[in-house]
Amino acid sequence: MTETTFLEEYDPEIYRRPSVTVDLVLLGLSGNRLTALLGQRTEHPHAGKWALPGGFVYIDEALDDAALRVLREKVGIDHAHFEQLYTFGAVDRDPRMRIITVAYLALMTEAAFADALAHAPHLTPASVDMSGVGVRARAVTVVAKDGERLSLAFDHADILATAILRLRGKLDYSDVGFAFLPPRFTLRRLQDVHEAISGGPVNKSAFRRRMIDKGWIVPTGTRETATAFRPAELFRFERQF
Amino acid sequence: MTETTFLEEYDPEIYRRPSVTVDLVLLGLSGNRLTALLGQRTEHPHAGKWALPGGFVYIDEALDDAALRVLREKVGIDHAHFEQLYTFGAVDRDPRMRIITVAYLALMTEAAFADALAHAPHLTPASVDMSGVGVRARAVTVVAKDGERLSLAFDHADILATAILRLRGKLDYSDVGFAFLPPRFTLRRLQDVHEAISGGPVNKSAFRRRMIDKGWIVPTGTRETATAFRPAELFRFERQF
DNA sequence: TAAATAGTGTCTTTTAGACACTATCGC
DNA sequence: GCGATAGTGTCTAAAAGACACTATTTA
Repeated sequence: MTETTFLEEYDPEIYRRPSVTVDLVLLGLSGNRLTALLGQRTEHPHAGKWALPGGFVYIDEALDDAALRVLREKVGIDHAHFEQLYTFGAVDRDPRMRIITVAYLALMTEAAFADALAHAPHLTPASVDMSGVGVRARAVTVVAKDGERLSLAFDHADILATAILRLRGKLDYSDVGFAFLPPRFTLRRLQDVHEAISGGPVNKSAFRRRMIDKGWIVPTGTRETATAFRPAELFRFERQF
Repeated sequence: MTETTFLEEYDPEIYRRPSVTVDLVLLGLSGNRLTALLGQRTEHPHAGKWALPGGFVYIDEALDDAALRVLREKVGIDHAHFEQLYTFGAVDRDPRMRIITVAYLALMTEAAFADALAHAPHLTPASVDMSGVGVRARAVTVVAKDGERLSLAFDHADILATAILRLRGKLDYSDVGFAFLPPRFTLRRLQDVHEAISGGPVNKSAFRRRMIDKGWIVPTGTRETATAFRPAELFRFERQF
């Protein structure tokens, strides 16, 4: 910030200030579907609609710390792949007052997902249908386990669509895909992740080649146990930059 | 935002609120170098250091609108490729008070760049050296016309590095490259843009193939004028999704 | 041994890099 | 015609899709 006058810079009261919140897009893989955790609103506005977990940013708290605190306090887990997503600041996005929200992606392993459901029973998993999400179009449909289509509060449908697009965009050149998996995983499961996020089938042999050629995954020499048929080899992710 | 108590939601005074600003990363191509527009601070803190233009977000103003207003009021131009970049919210990023800033990319054509310099004489162009910017490392060096290395205020070096990385990441699959060019441009000039952003040389024939195969550029049938040697054909950008 | 999935081999297509070559313009 | 840049052709290498094939395990 520069070129502001002395007054602007030093008198905090000269401008009314907006509230700032963080909202979490909690995503995990449930079965083979990309699934978000949502809470149902009990109060106006948007009572009955479904919303992303969120909370206010304290005055002495960094944005990332606020998001982590919300994850701990309102979701009951302390580990997830964390990434700032986008900041939503339309004037009327909340009818009560001016609230600017910084949305975060929080990607969970299946274990973290289960922990969240256990510790935060008010959160409901809802599978995300992204067939309507294109480069421009951003129609997300959120469906509960019983098949009911859930209606999202505020601008949370926008936020969710932004999250899906971000995820898709980063899938090929970053390590976000591994955020959904435990330390050891099969190649088939990794392919499930990619198919869930991209929304379409993935060529098996080309996929395996690509993953191995990237040098990101290392065979562990161990195999799955308790499978009905031939057990697959377990790999682990190894960062290398 | 959900799962907040009634009080949290309805009493705006229960939390002290941070100030929210927008900062603009104004980038253009000057010669063949990626160049940012910066203002020198005259007051504490960071007096003498260089900073991105910015300003407070009004209580009844959307984030995007605030960024556009700052562009008009403090840069003196009304058109640029606009894109929200990232939100910076470390507690101590400004020593005076808690300020969260939403950074915006503002990419200018050469004409807009010249307009900005004419209308906002306090802004200084500084070429951005990104040789230190890798996937992880984010060392940006900013050099004035006279070769002097400029020191950046606040966390603006972080913001600038984030901008460069974003630009690089989007260069291949989006249309950001065209934001630096006038409506009609030569392929060589488009290649200059890509080389400036990627920081390295680009293969000519492969580049031309790629650009034409993408279907984004259309030959206009007209050519450059007043060139010293063979004039190149002028192309125009045509969005197609 | 049958069922089912893990994992491989190979052909084709596409895309990109290297680099020399031709074309065209101002002077 | 010379200098200099515009623009093309072609060879090669790397990456991705298609798809059939083999391998291995459980029940």
